[in-house]
Amino acid sequence: MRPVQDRRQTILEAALATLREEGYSGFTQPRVAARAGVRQSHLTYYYPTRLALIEAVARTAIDGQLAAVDAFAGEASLKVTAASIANVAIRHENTRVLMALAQAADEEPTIRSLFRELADGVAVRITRMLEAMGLAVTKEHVAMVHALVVGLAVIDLAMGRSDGKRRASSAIETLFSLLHDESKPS
Amino acid sequence: MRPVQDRRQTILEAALATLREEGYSGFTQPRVAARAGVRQSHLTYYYPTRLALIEAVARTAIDGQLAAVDAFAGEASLKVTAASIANVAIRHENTRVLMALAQAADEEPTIRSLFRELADGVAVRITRMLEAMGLAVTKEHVAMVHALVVGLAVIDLAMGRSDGKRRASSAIETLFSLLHDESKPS
DNA sequence: GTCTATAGATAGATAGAC
DNA sequence: GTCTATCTATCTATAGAC
Repeated sequence: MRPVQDRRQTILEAALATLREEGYSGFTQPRVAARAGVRQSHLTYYYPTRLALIEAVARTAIDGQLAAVDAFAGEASLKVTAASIANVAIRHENTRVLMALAQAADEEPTIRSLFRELADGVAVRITRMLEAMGLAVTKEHVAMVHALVVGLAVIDLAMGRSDGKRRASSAIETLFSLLHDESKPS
Repeated sequence: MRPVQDRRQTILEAALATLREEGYSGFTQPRVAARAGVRQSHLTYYYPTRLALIEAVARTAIDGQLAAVDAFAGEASLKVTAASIANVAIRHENTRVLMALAQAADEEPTIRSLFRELADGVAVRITRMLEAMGLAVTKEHVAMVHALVVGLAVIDLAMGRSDGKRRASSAIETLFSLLHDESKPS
């Protein structure tokens, strides 16, 4: 007797994989169902509407994203931290999911509030991160770092440049250096 | 005898408006046709495929975006420039179009190269802008400003916060201040 | 409670009429 | 060269079988 959660979980993972690989426009019930190995008409039993499915995916994706950010918290080196963040920013599968969420948030208030959760969680973690590196923390600094990383991710996805990692890493490191110089003016 | 360009132009404007207001997922041939006042099957005469239509829209949008950036070039005040940039960043109709292009670029190589044109054009203009403000210009600085603005725009679209303009403006101004302090260390 | 057949709507593209 | 009828594929959602 297979527990119910199994199938819900299978579908959820299939949905996330679909979003990762095919983006928002490729995110359809038939494709998710095919990947999960269930019939499309079956999928709608667990997730009655497309929105319901996106909501579930959003929750999962948000948890995953916050965990990814947590993974490199506490590091004191500016250079190492910058490189770690850059690594996340240039992961296109990741960016695709987040862009889909941003778009869904623009369309659906439900997703919008989930997206705000994510942004708040990220802000908290950036704050910790800046503190760990000994940099001055203000609301503006946090917002700046957050937006910078989001922008780098989106640009890297759209341009598909080969030197994306180096570019992202050095942009972040440059910002950290500026914050460092400000914190400790010589 | 109505010139041919008229109808092409009408369709193009309708397409852009559709993208602006309904986003990438709402960008369909039937909707564009309805807005332009032509039959969907007619639209495909001028733009045989969906991709052809998106390409045309992308060209127009890129020109418009670069013109928008040009509008506030040459300003010397950090504060005024930051506010002007923020004004563009929080214009959701604008961000919707650019996000659609970014997404299309991720899917279609043709759009990708158009998107690169845009990014290059923006980089040139940011360089001029930083010079006009008397700030130090490096590749990293330019990339940083560009990514920051893109990130602010995406975040503002997704979160729909009421104080978006103030937040965006102060984030940009903070970065400019950091660049200023670095240029002229006291 | 679990799953499916099927309806109803909308998408994109083509072949052909004027 | 300009425009349209129409086909096929694909999407979401519902009503109902097991």
